[in-house]
Amino acid sequence: MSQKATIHDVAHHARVSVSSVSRALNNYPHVSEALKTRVVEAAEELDYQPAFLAHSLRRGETNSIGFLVGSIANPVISTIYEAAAEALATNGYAVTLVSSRNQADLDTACLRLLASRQVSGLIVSSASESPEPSRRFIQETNIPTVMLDRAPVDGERVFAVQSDHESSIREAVFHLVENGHRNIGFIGGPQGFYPTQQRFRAYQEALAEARIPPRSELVRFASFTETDAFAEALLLMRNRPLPTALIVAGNIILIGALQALQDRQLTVGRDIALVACDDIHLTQLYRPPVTVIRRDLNLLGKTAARLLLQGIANNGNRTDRVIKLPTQLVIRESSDYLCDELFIRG
Amino acid sequence: MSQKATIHDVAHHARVSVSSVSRALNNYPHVSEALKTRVVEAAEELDYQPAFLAHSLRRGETNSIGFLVGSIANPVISTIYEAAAEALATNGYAVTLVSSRNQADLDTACLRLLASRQVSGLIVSSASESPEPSRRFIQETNIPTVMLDRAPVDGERVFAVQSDHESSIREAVFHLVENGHRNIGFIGGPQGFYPTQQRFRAYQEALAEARIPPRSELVRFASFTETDAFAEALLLMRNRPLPTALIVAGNIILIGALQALQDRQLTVGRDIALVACDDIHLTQLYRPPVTVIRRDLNLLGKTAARLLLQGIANNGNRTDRVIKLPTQLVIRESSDYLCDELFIRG
DNA sequence: ATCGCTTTTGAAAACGTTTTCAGCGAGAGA
DNA sequence: TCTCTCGCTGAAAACGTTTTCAAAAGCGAT
Repeated sequence: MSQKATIHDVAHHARVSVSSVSRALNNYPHVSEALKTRVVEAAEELDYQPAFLAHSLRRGETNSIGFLVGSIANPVISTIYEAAAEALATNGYAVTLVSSRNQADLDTACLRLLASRQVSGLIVSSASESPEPSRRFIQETNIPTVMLDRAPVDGERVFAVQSDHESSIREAVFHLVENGHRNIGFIGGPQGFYPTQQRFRAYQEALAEARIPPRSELVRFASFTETDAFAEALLLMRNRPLPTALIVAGNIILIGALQALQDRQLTVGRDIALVACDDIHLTQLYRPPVTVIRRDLNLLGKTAARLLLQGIANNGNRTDRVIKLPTQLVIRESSDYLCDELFIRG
Repeated sequence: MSQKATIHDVAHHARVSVSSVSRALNNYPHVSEALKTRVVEAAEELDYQPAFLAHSLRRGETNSIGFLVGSIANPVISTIYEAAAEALATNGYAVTLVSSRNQADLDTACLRLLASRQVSGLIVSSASESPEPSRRFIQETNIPTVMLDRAPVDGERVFAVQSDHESSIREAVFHLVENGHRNIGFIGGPQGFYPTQQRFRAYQEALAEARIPPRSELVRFASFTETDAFAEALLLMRNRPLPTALIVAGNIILIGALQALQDRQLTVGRDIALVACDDIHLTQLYRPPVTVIRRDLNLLGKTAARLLLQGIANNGNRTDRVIKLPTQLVIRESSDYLCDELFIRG
């Protein structure tokens, strides 16, 4: 009884053939009620669970999906993951999670691993350059894939769910300008990283519209570690002119930026206005609370899952599809004040 | 070429039998060099990758391990996960992650899912009562398992890696007492939760040693949501006497507690001393920085992985084993001052 | 009773590996 | 020369399912 019961055991116990057992349990047509109940009873009696491996081997489908992240320790990623995984689980999928540890060169290896596990679908939120080389691999294997915050190029057969970073960044810039800021700094993630590109472009365009000349001394890009973000923020603070406002494009970057500001003895909300991306606990609890560009991470995860399930369902006619989710600027004390220089100049 | 090459293709291409291919590629003894090189070349030429499902089915081993968490959005959990997963990955294991969403009743279902996937091992950090009913299931399936921050009972054949919560909580209490606090509050997680039990016991014992009578008005327990923690903290703050110091047993609880303190206009580090558990970004960046009981989450994850791999390796003679990792009280401004009442009474 | 059709069932093939078993050479010892 | 062993290889069984194929059984109409 310790050993698992197989379909043969059930067949023997119910005095029918294995094929009948399979049909009965899988609700195939043309199986008599009598036989069905007999089989079901036998199955229950033996506590029969179909062997996953055999099932998948024959069916050619693992009912599991692969999730690639740069780092699951990033609270934004983990929240998205949680939402997506829940939606996938209720549809009978298990998800195997692999982390590339923010090393772009590990991306393809991770995907290769997942592909070798014959996952039915892929959600990738790797943190590497865009367009990343791993895409060729995805393209070749032809596994239904949804990318998070990435832009599919030309005829790529992938889904994507993005966030509308641009509009809120623009809004943030205008908000700062209205409060009298003209030296608005920007610290982004890696330059090749898609969200960084979007945010930086929006930042530049908004400045141009506000007729504020761009200054390269006010812009820096950091990798995904908070120590690097700290270093870059420090460099930015050493430049002149000092920014009177700072837009920080990412929650890990925010950590480093706050460390740097504290290091330079600059008080957020008085010496410098701060706008961050993604509303995490820290931004709400920090004193003063920091203005953020918020997005619904739960919705993002659920949408990714939905898209992927659709893609798996009609595998025949796969078509690329991109969904862009809204973002929202929520203004808090960190930026909700008038810049000194307004009065100086005024 | 689009279809995957099978072992038959390789065999045909190298003009040998499939069994020889299998032996050659798996480094079996008694296979001639000539044949081996021929096979390896053919395999490379066809870009042959053994089909995972068939391999596992035959071998009876999936080379994947199941990881059960209460919520991966908890930064402590996700950090542990990341460390464990990396160690497992370098040993050729993929890990499928399932979240019980902090619902104890989902635990067993999650484990059942993982078991049905025939995982080779289990790491469980579910957030449910202890001892949880899911343990019977683990016991029955006999899958090598390591539990995080749990105490195996009697003859349970599981590994565990724990943190030494007690000693640091005691240290924290004495630290507060030395600073003149006598009304030391405590907010814990669910009462059935093992780390909560440990921490609360240590809190009580340390108070007793300091000859401070326990007051039930100073103690509250919350679930795993920050809203509940907020509510409980608020209740605590409504009681009299007001605590002059607060020990908060968990990072999610900390969120709610900070919200409550801000709500009650109490300034941390002046009106009330604060000690939290686990050193997350928030505790470092908060003003004033908050005193924490720190533990090496990376080490914890790596240790869990190591233990599990050992357990899988010598499956025959499984013996339970518990490793307790140290913790460390790091004192910061949130608690590093003398209590007013010291002077009042003095 | 026979024919044709439909429903129900079982035997066997298939999925892609690993492993067992047996066979085939060659070299060694008698 | 014959046997025995040993190294190497291939055929086939096995893992536990699902699915195909064919056969049996039921049934209404002739």
